[in-house]
Amino acid sequence: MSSISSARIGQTDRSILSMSKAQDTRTRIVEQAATLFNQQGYAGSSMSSLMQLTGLKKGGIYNHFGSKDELALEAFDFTISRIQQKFRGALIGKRHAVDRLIAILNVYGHLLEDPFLQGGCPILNTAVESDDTHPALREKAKTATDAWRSLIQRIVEKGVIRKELRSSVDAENVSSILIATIEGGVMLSKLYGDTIHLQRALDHLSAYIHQLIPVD
Amino acid sequence: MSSISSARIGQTDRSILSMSKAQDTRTRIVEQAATLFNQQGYAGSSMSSLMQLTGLKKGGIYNHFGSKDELALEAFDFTISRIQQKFRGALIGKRHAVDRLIAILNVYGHLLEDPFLQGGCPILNTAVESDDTHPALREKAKTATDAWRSLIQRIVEKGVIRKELRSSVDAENVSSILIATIEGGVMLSKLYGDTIHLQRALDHLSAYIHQLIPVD
DNA sequence: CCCAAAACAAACCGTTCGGTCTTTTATCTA
DNA sequence: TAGATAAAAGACCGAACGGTTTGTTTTGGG
Repeated sequence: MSSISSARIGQTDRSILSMSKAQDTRTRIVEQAATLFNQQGYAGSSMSSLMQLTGLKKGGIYNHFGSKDELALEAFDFTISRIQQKFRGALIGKRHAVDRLIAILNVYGHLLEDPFLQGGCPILNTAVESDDTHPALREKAKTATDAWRSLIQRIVEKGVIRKELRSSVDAENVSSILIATIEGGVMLSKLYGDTIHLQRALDHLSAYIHQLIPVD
Repeated sequence: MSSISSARIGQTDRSILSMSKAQDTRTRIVEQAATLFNQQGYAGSSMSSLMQLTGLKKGGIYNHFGSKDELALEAFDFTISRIQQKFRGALIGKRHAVDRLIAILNVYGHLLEDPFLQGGCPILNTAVESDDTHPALREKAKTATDAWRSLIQRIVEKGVIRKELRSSVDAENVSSILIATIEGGVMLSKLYGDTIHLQRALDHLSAYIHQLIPVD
């Protein structure tokens, strides 16, 4: 059955992770809801389809969450934390601003392979769906994007100070361009089911980033 | 009331446009449905909310369309034809490949001002929502994007032949980069309610396009 | 001016929605 | 291991869903 829940009868392996059955089920719901919402959208996902996906009944789910909304917000947080984890991992050991920016591109180069992110980039999906319909989700999408922008901007600013990047480089400008191009590339590749478009976008950004290096 | 429907009683101005009352009502529904779907998404839009928007009752709408689906597809076509009209208008009189590519950027520079496109770019919105959920809509989004890509690619190819662009420039590559960056910029600007992000994306593309000019 | 045809309004269909509540079952602790 | 506690199941709710049908009003051509 599930790779997370019990293997033996009456005794689970979750004791190793020091996670109660309740917590275990709760996070399982969040994880599966996250992929569902990311694929079908918030309005397009029903609690019934989530029941089907989790194998739980209504009561089983509502025992852990007060509403669909509450679950959606928590599921989004969960997904974002996963992505931020990937960013942290990709940046380990990279010191030069150019290396760090390229590392961010590489995260998205392999993002669509992650089964958890089958539905595409959750920031893009959530932003596009919620901007005119769901203020709370929109705010979360904004916050997540702010964090991403800040990450890029800090890298650029440090790079400028360390003379790894030209002094004329504007951090905010770079962050807007990187994120816009990446997200647009994701959208195209998802639409066509072909990673070539995202790859072209990333290659273009790689060239752009290298243009930011001082001539010396 | 509506700027399109009757002005005088018992006699409408649609005779000038040689449009029957039926056609008139039908297109009015399509127009209003187009903006609704573009703002709330397909799954997020109910026929009830469309009733409210049009002032018609269920029967009034279903008299013209067989289903919500049928209406959604027609509404998408309508919106796309409007955008393509803008492209044609923007390209009139522009001969040089660079001028023509910049003209395309300018279309999106003022796109969000169009009240019909209040919900953002319909290609982006439809692509993101439908790619995992609605095959028919997805196909339409693909077709629309194909047309856009072809437009850009033809401009680039002609530009290369005329030596207005470097011979090394790859048309497909350029189209992917332009569309991805534009759409990503739209997404960011919609999310933040600030056109600055789209503006940065367009400025970046403008610089990119000028890099394609032969050094001579 | 009349009358068929077209367009509209409204009641209604079965289904699904998000959500509640009670009962049964499993889990954890003393 | 027994009792307390918590989780899951499942019946159920009113409202809203997309869609249909039926009756009434409006319209335009002969």
